[in-house]
Amino acid sequence: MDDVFRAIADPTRRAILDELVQRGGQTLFEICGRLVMKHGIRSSRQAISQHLEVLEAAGLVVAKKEGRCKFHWFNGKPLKAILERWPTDGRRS
Amino acid sequence: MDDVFRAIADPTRRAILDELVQRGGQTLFEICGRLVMKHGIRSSRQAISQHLEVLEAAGLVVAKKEGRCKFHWFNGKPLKAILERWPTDGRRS
DNA sequence: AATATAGGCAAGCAGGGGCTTGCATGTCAA
DNA sequence: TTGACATGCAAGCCCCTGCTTGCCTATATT
Repeated sequence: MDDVFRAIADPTRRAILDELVQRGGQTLFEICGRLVMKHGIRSSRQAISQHLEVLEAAGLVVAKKEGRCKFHWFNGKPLKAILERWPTDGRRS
Repeated sequence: MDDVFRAIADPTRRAILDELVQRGGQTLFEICGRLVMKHGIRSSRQAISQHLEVLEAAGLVVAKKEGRCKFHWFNGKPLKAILERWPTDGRRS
């Protein structure tokens, strides 16, 4: 639970989630490429790999390995608990 | 927007939000007391004050000063954008 | 077999964030 | 007015985190 909040605290990781929402099943190099193209993020492959580890640990990304490739998908379930924790309307309690 | 994610990344700040949702209009010392009582958080007054600054900057807390006292309320509006950014059902795109 | 591709592991660095400490400001009460 | 109370401001410390660098493993390709 704490991992989820920490995971989405980083702007690069949020961009990764955006990418995976738009197109699931991407590999590490594909993600790196799209982050450069569409978000101007020029971090190294290892940096993105570490971000994916964090996202996987939080359950926000699920991965499947096939041969030498690893494909990643977005998973929004862990976000549900966050949405239900605090009221999002304008009330001030 | 980035401030909102950063604000809710800290567990102490999330506890403060929980407290203010449960009871609005609390002062700094009241919040400190309740954090100790109900969450076991023994941070100093200044630490909590700095947390409140972050929450205010993110728009998650609104404050009103009256005399020497400052009262705080929770405001959930900034959270709406987060909820709408990513899908929260089980789909994997 | 040799090379290239996709990814993993680990150490090290630098910056930021949370916390503390100490002092200053402003307001209310006696 | 004097003192107590509620808060603000600023400097410093320490740890965590994001990033890089370098090397290693494993799977395809030719």
